[in-house]
Formats: sequence, structure tokens, C-alpha cells
Amino acid sequence: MKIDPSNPADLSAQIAKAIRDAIVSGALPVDERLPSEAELADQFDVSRPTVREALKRLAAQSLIRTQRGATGGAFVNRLRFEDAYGQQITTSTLLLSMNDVSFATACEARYALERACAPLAAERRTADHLATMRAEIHRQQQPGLTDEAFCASDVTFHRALVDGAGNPVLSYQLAGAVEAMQPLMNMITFSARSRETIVGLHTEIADAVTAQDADKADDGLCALAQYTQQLAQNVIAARAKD
Amino acid sequence: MKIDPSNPADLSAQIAKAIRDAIVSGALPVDERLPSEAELADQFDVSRPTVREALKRLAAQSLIRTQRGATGGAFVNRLRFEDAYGQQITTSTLLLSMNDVSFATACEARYALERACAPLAAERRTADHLATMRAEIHRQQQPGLTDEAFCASDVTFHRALVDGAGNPVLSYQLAGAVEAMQPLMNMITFSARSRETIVGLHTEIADAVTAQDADKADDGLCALAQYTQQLAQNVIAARAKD
DNA sequence: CAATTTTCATTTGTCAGACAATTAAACGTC
DNA sequence: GACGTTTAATTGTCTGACAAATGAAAATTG
Repeated sequence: MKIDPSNPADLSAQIAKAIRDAIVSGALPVDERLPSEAELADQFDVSRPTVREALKRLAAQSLIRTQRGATGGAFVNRLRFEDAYGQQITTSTLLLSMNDVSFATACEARYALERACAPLAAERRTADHLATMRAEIHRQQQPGLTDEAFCASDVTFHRALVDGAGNPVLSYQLAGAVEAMQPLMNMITFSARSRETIVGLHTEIADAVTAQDADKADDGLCALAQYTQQLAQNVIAARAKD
Repeated sequence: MKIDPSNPADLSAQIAKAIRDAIVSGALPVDERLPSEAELADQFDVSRPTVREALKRLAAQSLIRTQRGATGGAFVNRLRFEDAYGQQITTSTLLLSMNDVSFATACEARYALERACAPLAAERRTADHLATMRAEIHRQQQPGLTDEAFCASDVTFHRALVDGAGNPVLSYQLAGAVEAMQPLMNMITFSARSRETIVGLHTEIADAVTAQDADKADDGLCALAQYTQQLAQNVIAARAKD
């Protein structure tokens, strides 16, 4: 872990990589305290600011946490799913916005993944998940709701569905797919008519999950996917006219 | 973007967040040059090392790239899918290893997501994808293959299947799920008999995808998921005896 | 004038040393 | 023994400096 080629550029990146590899390989277990910045500087034969830049890189990925004081230092962080959600969502959102991913492609991916969760959710959903879904359906029927609030409620509804599968790995993966879609969905203006249709499909899905009917839930998701694609196409067509 | 509360700790984290928000919101477009470190230090009223630590945090997330020289500086980076793969895999791997995620949970998530790709892959796979799958099946039949190499080939096979869906968003999401499983799979010792079974199922899947038969591909994946779970249970049972 | 070389200014990368803030342990004091 | 005080260790930040890279401008040369 203490190797460093004599290339005097990217030193902090090299040090960060060395420590990261040690963490990923398990050589540095969770909650292990790293040597102090001064010691690391000695070991790698660099200055303390360079070590600090390397540690900040790792902190940005939630791989370490730091603590001041006598018994302080940098500690290997237990990467929790909640911590990873945020990064996953940020990354997914940027990937979509920076790579000219079409609405159709993103939508297809999102519903394909969500349909994978539906059978598990139908089987294992708890009262909590059902209650969240019903509450969001109710919210979506409020007349004064802005389009942004409608989309946010939509995200909450679908995340409750995904979480219903009771598999944290799935919830983590889907967090990116579902939340990253929100900026794209926000382009759509939801008329009273389209909201009614969506709420109807949400109700169909919630009913199916309540009844533990995986097939019906899948039907609802398919219909919702199709309808969402159609709404987006209408927006695109309307823009083309201008 | 220039706001900074007078809390004199975590300055670099606050600055990183301010710039990150500007990038995510689109205020800083791709390839835009950030002010020089000296200018940023002036604007945020901090020292240059503090600014540098903030920039290193962003660089660790591939949000910016830096360049030395007269026209150098920090530029907003176009986050590419290839760049994000690595981070996704690292994060997923650590999440699994640090959170006592059971083999069953990880396996369930992985195959649920992979099954979501199968119908699309059956529809759109190219000759390239089919060739990769066949090549890996062939490799998996080599007698001298180590268990690690067998697992690596397995990953390549399944990534070809996922890529066959022709949806970069799906490929990105699945990269984490599929690759992060590899360390867990490496725990399993693949006997000649189990390899034969797996190769048989791989062949069934490849045949189905070749014939564009989504249902058969799904059958193969389900069988593979079940068999993998069973192999893992055998390993766990054998360990319990010791 | 054109092409090439040189110089130079700008910017990042790194270093050294310093001080402030925080924290827990060691130490005294009652 | 309980409670405040000191102290040492550690991170967070600042200042100032120099090296290295790099493109642009200036000087030189044919």
C-alpha cells in the first residue's frame, strides 16, 4: 500500500488509490483508524497538504470519516445504503442530463427495473408501504398541486413500491433509476385529465400489491410505462410545432 | 453559489457542495471552466489549499477535470457511462461487503434486474453480443480454468446479455449488480459437475436470445438463479459442519 | 514575410511551517 | 472519589513559496 512511483504529478490521486484499494480489498477493515496525516505524509514521503487532498477524495466517496481531537483521525467508514443513495442519485441524474439520453431510453430502463421489483413487492409489502402508496395517491388528487409536487409525489409512490420488495440492494439500485427520472418528468405538464389517468393506474397498482397479485401489478406498471411514453411524445410533438 | 456560513469547519465540504449544486442544476454547463483556484479562494474568502481540497472532492466524483498550464484550470467534466461504471462497481461491492448483505439477498436482486433486461436483449441483441456469449461459454468449458477465471467469464457472459438490451442506462445500473456479486461468487468452489450445469443453462439462455425467445431466456435465468442459490447454500451448510 | 525558437505569464501541483479548534486523556485539587 | 485544569494529539485552515506544465506572445532567423 505504500508504493508510489516517482511521477511527481497526481500524487494525491495515487495515494487516494492506494488507500482505496486497501479498503476495497479488506486490508483496512471498517472503523480501522488510518495513521495520522503527519504519519501518512512520512510514509508516502509527501507533504501533509498532499495527504489531505487524498483523504478528501476518499471522504467525498464516503469511504472514510474524519474526527478532530486527541483520539481523532481518519477512520474507514461503513458505507451505508442511505449514504450511497445520494451519490447514486446525483450520478444517475448527471449521466442522463449530460449524455443526451432520450426520454424513451431512460423511461424504458426505469420501468424495466421497476417491473423486476413488483412481484417481490406484491409478496412482501408491509402495511407501511401500502399506507405510503395510498397517501401519495390521495395527495396526487389534490387540485392545487403543482406539476413539480405531483412528480415528487410520484417518486415517493414508486419508491414505496420498490422498497416493498424488502431488498436493500434493489432499493439502492432503483433509487438512481427512479429519482433521476424526475427532472425529465418535470418537463411534462400534467393536465387534469392525465393526472386522472395516472392516479387510476397508481390505484390499480396499489390494489394489486395489496391483493398480492403480481400479474395485475405488472399490468399496471406496463400501462403506466406506455402512458408515460405517450405523454412525453405529446410534449415533444407540441414543441416541434413551435 | 458564493454563500458560505461563518461556520469555520468543513469549509472545503461546503465549497464542494456549492460547486456541485451549480453543476447538477446546470448553472455550470459541461466544459465550462471554473475560476482559477486563486480566484475561487478570493470569492469564497478562504485560502487556496481549502479550495483545492474542495476541488479534489469533486474530482474524486469525476465531476471536474483539471489541467495545468496557461489555459489550464478546472473544467466541468462530461460524466460518461464508462467513468460511472467503475464508481458504481466499487460502491456496490463495498455496500455488499460492509453491510452483511446475505448471498440470497444480493443474488435475488441481481437476477431480478437481469431478468428485466432479458426480453429487451432477446429483441435487440447484435451479432457481437451473441459472439461474446458463445465465446465465454466456450471458455467456461476449458478444463484447467480456475474458479476465479470461471467467475470472471461468468461476469463477462452476463454483461454481454445485459448490454444486448441496447440501453446504456440499464447497462450502467446492472454493472454494479453483476460485478459486485463476483467476490461473493468467488466463495463458491465450482466442481466439474456444477460447471457443467451452469454451462448448460448459459447455453440455454444464449440459444433463447439467439432465437429471440424472451420467455425461454427468462426460464433459463430463473433456473440459473435457483441453481446459484442452491450452490451457495451447500457452501454455507458445509461450513456449518466444520 | 513566414517559420521557428525563445521568453513569459498563468495555472495547477507540491512543499514547509505555522496557528487555531477540538477532543480525550492525564493530572491536580478539594 | 468527584470535579475542574492542563496537556498532548489531531484535524482544519492559513500564508508564502517554488516547481512544472502549457499555451500565447515576442523575438529571432531564414
